[in-house]
Amino acid sequence: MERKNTIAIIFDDHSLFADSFSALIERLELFQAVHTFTHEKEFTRFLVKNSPAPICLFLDYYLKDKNALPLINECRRLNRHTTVIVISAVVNPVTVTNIIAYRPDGFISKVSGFSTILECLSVVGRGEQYICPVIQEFLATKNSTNPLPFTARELEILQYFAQGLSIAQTADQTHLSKHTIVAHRRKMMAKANVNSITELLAYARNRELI
Amino acid sequence: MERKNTIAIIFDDHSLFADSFSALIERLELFQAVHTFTHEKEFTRFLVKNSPAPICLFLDYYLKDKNALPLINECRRLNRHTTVIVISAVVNPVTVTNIIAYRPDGFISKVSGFSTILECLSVVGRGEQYICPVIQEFLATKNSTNPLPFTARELEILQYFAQGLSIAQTADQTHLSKHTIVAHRRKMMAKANVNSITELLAYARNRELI
DNA sequence: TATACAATAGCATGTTTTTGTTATTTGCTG
DNA sequence: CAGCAAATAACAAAAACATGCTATTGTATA
Repeated sequence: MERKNTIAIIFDDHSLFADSFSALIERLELFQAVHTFTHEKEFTRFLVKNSPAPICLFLDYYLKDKNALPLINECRRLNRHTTVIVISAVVNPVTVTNIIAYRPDGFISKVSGFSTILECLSVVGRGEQYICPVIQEFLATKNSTNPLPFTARELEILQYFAQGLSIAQTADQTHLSKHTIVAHRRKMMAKANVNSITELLAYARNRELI
Repeated sequence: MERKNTIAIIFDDHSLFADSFSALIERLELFQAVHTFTHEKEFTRFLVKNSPAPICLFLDYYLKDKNALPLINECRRLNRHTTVIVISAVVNPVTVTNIIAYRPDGFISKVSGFSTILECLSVVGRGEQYICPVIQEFLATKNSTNPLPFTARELEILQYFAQGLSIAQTADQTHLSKHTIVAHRRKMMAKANVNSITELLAYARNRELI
């Protein structure tokens, strides 16, 4: 695998993980440079400056209780030569479905070890998608037996409600019409057979959907 | 600081963090050796074998949704020359209080960076307790000013909302007037400085009040 | 290709929640 | 005992939510 012209970027609001993982990646001597970021602003500023250089982004799913996935599109928009590897501590139906929906080049659970990183870099280096064994197994068991009641989009929007956002606030966050949010919301409420957002959240929590 | 005779042990069920943090610690060349563990059994087996050697344990607070603190006593029992540094991704009243109660030699939030580790090792090397600035600040603000945000009655009623009940349904359940429920609800919302029930529930959940 | 369904969006109507304001009773504490 | 906070309760107006209905676009699949 040749990545000497590529810049590795580690994005995690837990600086301790970012710094540590950086040490691990640096030791591999596969990348031209390794940078760590804990805040979105610094990161996008860096992207704009270094737009032509190919980058390999290691992105933690959780950023201060918000999901980091919108950053993937932002990053791909700013730099066409972007490889995205999502790292998640949490493995549950919602998280996994959300992440898969963004089609990252790599998807790794934090319970994976060093060897998984090597394997992942090797596979994505060939231009293929890599999903770590832990997630693979999860998809095989959970997904087949328990068909998810909600779609990926619905689950994504459900996250905002779980964080306490209103319809209007969610519409702002997602750049969608509030009518659309209402539509998704009512669809979920119908599926769950409930008739308020608090009931829906209780329902979702009981099924570990959020 | 002299720790060349000490063995560093990293315990985290997230192997990716353990392996990464290990790379960081190894680079410091402060310890005789660095070992990582993700399971309790292997760890205690190792402890029994290496009982006389002084160890420095970096312990992640969360192990598969359970707290790892009982391991501290186990470790101290098996090896008198144990230095314990607890690392926590979560910083909330319950977690912080629990950890402090175990009197670890060091206590570091995962949002801290590399320099914090250096500072911590320096301080605990002198035999003093180190608590990282993030936790210090948390203790200073949250703990002193906010003893407990909600009354027992409010918390009781909050449970019904968490289960998805509406104002009217909660009034029925508690045999109270719905005006009373509204009053309790608004009191809590005022205390939490939010303005909807979903926000209140998110607030309460973040503080592990429900 | 026809069908189905997800995602998007809109409107109208009735219900629930939120908020401003006020008030009584009860129990604890200085 | 006086004062204060908690628990209880009420009314009205404004804001947000729920629901019945419709419609367009895109994607996937029988």
